[in-house]
Amino acid sequence: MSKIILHIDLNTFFVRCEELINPSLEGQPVIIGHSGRGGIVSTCSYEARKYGVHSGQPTFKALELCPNAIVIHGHYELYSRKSKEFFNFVKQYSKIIEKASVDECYVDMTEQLSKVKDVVAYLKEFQNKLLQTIGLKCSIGVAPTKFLAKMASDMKKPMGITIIRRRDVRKMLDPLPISSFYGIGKKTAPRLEAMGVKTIGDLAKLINSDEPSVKQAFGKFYYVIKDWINGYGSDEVDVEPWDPKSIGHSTTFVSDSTDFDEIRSYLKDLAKEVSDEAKEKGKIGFNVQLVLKTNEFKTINRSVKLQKPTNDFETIYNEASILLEKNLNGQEIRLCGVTLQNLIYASDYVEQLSIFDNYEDDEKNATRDLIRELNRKMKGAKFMRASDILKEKRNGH
DNA sequence: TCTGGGGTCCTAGGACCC
DNA sequence: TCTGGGGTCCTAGGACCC
Repeated sequence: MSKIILHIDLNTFFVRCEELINPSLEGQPVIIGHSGRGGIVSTCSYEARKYGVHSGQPTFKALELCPNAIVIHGHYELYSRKSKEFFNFVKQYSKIIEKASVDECYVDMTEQLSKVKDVVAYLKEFQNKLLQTIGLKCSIGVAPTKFLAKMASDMKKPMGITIIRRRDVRKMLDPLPISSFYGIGKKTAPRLEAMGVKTIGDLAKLINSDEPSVKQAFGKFYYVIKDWINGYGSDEVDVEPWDPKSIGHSTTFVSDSTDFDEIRSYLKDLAKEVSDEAKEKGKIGFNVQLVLKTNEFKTINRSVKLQKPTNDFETIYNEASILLEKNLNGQEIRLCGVTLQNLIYASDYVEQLSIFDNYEDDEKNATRDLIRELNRKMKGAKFMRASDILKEKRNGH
């Protein structure tokens, strides 16, 4: 039997939060965004959108289109608090929730909604209660898979409710432009359009033709798309709390720089932020990554694998500095960033290490085969490999 | 038009081991 | 000495999303 999956998307979430602390903003063209160098629109009210303002647009450009717009620098702590209130509200309806971002989630409501006669009326009441108690507006998509629910919630805004049944997939998806397909972005869409694929219906025809060249073009994504577009694919709502795999911070300079010391001073602050955040979350990472963006918008990533995972500020800063020294070759740099990658919980790491700590030095050779076997079993696990630990011991660490 | 900052996942090539 | 092929790990880059 098909599941009943909801995708709930908060309408202009940041703007709505601002309206709650300043009701006079309601009905006004509001822009939430950076207004510094290279500042862009993070999100904006529907009134601003009427003028052609949209997310990702440079703020100065948005103001050209809509000179009356009110620009607000985000109050991110407020958004975070309201986001929590939202998820707690949804939990009253179903415990099977997957947070997709601060302002959207998937909910498995199979059990609850299969007993309900008028699903639309039920969800209307949900929306009204959310608005009355938390002050937030949302659009809801209802479908048998997560992908369809996501597509559905996008169809009517604000306060929309859209149901996509499997038998309605062709009718409801096919007319949509290819760029609206979740996972097809601004690189892939033009390539498909050049091949004559303008709508989701065109893509469905192409995918379902089973041509080998098409299969090859999409790679691993082929079978996922084929399921999605035909109304199948994942309906598993993943309740696992979000567990970051990397923690990073970056900043755009006031003006481009080629100067090692200047860029390094930015790295110092960023490394501190990364270290603090990792410590707060109890995470340590195996890799330190330096990100540089040139004035021509070329991104340079360089990373180093550490002997031992860490969240120590000095280590992160030093490794990032070494990477900077090696890779700064006179280019004009506009942004730099530091990321700690391949994170694990500090507590997990201690346990892993203690297993191997029990080996005595003179047992090394005798246990080599065993360790190789363990290595094989640990493949995929992002812990230190036994051979690395042996190497360390041999080197007298 | 001229492009922030936070992430995730996939791919491809090289090093290395057996 | 010069060689094949399978497998894994690591790194860099790119596409995408909010």
